[in-house]
Amino acid sequence: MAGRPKSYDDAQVLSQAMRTFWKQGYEATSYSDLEKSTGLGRQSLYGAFGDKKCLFVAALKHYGQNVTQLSLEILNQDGSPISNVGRWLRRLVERAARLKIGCLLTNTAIEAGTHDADVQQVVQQELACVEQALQRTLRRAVACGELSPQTNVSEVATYFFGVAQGLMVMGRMGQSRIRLTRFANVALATLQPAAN
Amino acid sequence: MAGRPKSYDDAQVLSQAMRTFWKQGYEATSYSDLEKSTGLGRQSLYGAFGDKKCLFVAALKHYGQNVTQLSLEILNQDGSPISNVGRWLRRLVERAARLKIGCLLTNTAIEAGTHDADVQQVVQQELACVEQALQRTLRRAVACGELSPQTNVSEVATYFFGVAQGLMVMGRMGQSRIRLTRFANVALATLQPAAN
DNA sequence: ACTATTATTGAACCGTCATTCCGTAATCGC
DNA sequence: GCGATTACGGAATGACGGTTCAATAATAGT
Repeated sequence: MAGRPKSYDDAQVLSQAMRTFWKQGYEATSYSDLEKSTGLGRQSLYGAFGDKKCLFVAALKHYGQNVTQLSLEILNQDGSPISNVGRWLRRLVERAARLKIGCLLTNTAIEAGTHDADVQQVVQQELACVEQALQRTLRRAVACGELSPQTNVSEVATYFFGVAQGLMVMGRMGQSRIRLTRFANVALATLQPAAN
Repeated sequence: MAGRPKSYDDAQVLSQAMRTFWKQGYEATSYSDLEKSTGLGRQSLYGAFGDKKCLFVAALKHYGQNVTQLSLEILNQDGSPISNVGRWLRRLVERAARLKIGCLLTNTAIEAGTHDADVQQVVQQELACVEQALQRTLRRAVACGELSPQTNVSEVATYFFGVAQGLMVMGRMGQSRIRLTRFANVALATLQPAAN
């Protein structure tokens, strides 16, 4: 038997909470902030998501399934694998330059540091998905001759993983789209020599 | 006329405060933490450095003049400029892998975000010094023929700036020395083609 | 209509935060 | 030694943090 129905949409609330954590960070976000951004009272927040940390990891996973998912889709597209990587990086640049708040996973990795193991594990897991997709894409590139057969795929995937992290930091610093674009261009040039 | 003498060394206290902020972040560091790590009472901390934010920017500048300074020295060494860049990056890898707490400037850039303009400006300024040193080193490399004359120096400097940020993020994530080394190696390979 | 169940609201709770007040201790010039 | 000055230690202070309690509102089943 069901009681009083919820007056909100879980996904929308989670999306707003995510955005607030994203902009302000975990520690700097209070329940008053969350009340304002979601429009819910805190008892509703507690009832639906548990305490602050639970709500945060829910927001983290929401981020993974909405924002990070787009990266995977781009990387997994059919067609030229290295142009997929290019589109992926350029999209990252575009978003980073526009939003100026970096990536929630990157920000969390830094804020949680070595302290909060639970949170850190969620972050690692989400980011690992991206790197694995990157690996598959690079492997396809080798298979279809876009990259040299001697390419160390996992090494290059790790490389682009790091490049993406650097991009997000620069984005959060509020650096110009031009600088981000330059960074991405030089990074992408790493893949070109083998294509000649 | 002088009163009671200080019972501590300013630089040492600042060094300990810096390390605490570095490990825990600004928001997550309380005065109780600072008392423990520095050994001073909070009245002494207030008397010597002002409020929390002032103490923090003092710690930031201390970081710049001690930790970041080492980067500049390596980059400015005589001899082969590109091997300077190599040594610089490998040292970053070594420290990042050993300490596992990233870079105070990077961490602060992410935590302060677009919120705290004062702090953000200090960070930008400290980091800009490194990028400028990088530019000078690369220019020397072009001058002595280690890099192609067509090299876009400022672009490549921005690139290594971003790479360093990515390295620091990965270090704070606690990723293995091997992964950091791989990242740095691929990044450094960008400079090699012109050397052949 | 009545009860059981769930959502919502607002206020209370207790701890901790940054900051400051006050009394004491240690050094100076004299 | 004495007063002026500065450093120190501990306890207050007021605000705000996350969390929970008590009361009310809204539905479903019977």
